[in-house]
Amino acid sequence: MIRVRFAPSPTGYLHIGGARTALFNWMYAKSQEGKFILRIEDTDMERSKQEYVDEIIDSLAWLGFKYDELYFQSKRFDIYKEHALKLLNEGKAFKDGEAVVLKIPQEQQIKLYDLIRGEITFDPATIKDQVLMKSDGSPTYSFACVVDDALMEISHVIRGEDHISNTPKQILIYQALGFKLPKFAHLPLIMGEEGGRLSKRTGAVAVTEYRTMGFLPEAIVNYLMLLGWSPGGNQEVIKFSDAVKKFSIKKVNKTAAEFSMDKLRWINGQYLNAAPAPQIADLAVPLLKEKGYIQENFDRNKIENAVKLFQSRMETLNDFLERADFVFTDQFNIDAEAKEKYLVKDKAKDFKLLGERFFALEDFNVKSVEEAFRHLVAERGIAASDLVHPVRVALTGKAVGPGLFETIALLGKEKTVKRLALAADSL
RNA sequence: GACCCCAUCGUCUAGCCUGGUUAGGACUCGAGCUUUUCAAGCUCGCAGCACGGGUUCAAAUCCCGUUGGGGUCGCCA
Repeated sequence: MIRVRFAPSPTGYLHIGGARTALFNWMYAKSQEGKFILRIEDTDMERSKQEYVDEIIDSLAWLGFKYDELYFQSKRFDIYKEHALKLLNEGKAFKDGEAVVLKIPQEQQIKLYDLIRGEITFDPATIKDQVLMKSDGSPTYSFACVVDDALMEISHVIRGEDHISNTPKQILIYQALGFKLPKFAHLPLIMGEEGGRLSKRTGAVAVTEYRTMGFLPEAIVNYLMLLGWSPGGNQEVIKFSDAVKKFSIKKVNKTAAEFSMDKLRWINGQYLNAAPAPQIADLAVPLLKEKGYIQENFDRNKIENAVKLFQSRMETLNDFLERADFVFTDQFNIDAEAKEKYLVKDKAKDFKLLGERFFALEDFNVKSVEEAFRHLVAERGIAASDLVHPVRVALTGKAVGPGLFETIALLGKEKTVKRLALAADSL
């Protein structure tokens, strides 16, 4: 039975790197029909916080990773103590004050067989004696980790490359305890956009931040799996279930990958563009409410229509909120440059005439609106584009957006006429 | 500093294991088509095997070294 685990420490939010580690564990478990275990490594009572535990669990759930078992190291101190005592009794560890320390055997080289990197050898002379239990009675990271991985029968330890140097120490603990070694796989790290460490300076790190920025979990998962792994066949946008079928630890790269917000946005845009409008509307509703754009008795149909118009124009849900603001509020943002360029004095008369024509329409739809509009510009002897752009700015505050007639139909007669009148008066 | 890991377009990658490819795809960028704008979509383009030695008829691919990048050296995890 394949059993993998994700073992975060609740001393901070779940970040992108952690999410990727969790993802590869999750994918491996799914591909092998194994179990995915979540172990909260909260042995540091000072720094561990319940809010982080909640946040990590929420983020994992949002990403779609479902754990089969959940453990908290803080509830297992007796177990660690018991094993430390055993090593003490066997003379494999010694006491240093209240602390329990493992003696490092110097007889032979320590060999790590990494599923991704192959064999790695360490000289025991470069490893210091390892504290197993601290003087305050709590276990150290490596000790708790080994005891738990062994007792929880973890078959594959899949974690970040930053743990490679910890592994020989942990192998020694396994051996001292007489436990069977799991298989190890060390994932390449994710670097920030400037090449350095992933940090807030180079972009958002917490998974929750991406959620609030309007990214879809499917897109994040899709992007993250592409960092250090490829499904082959030149596939980039790939269904999770298909990726799982192709997933293999041995095909994971050894090279650290730079995080690219551009590509994440592109993938998110692909998902947003491909999803059915009602589904995106579902995601947008809470955001629109939060913005105060809609109330409880909102017009669901209108939202879906707006989504349809903006779907190909958004890479995140926040793009939608910003670009479609004029649909939901009269206090929409106005592009100063566009205003200056298109809202010029001599358009006032056209705006008034257009408003009158629209007002007179019985059926206010894309087709009737376009007809009325084209009749007017023909009568006035001007090019359609001479009025299209000013009208768009008058109605939406922006020089760019969906087709004008679709936009007008979505806005509705009342708002369109009102905004045209307002714009005419302001000139 | 010591130990460890890594090295294909600016970025993510396929190819490397089992040497023989016009080194393929994607993001970004540029051009065009389409078009009332912006997107989307489609077409085209720019751009890469870090360097030096080997081995071999032949090296992105195998070996060694250099350089560069990264990680770890806590009674943090």
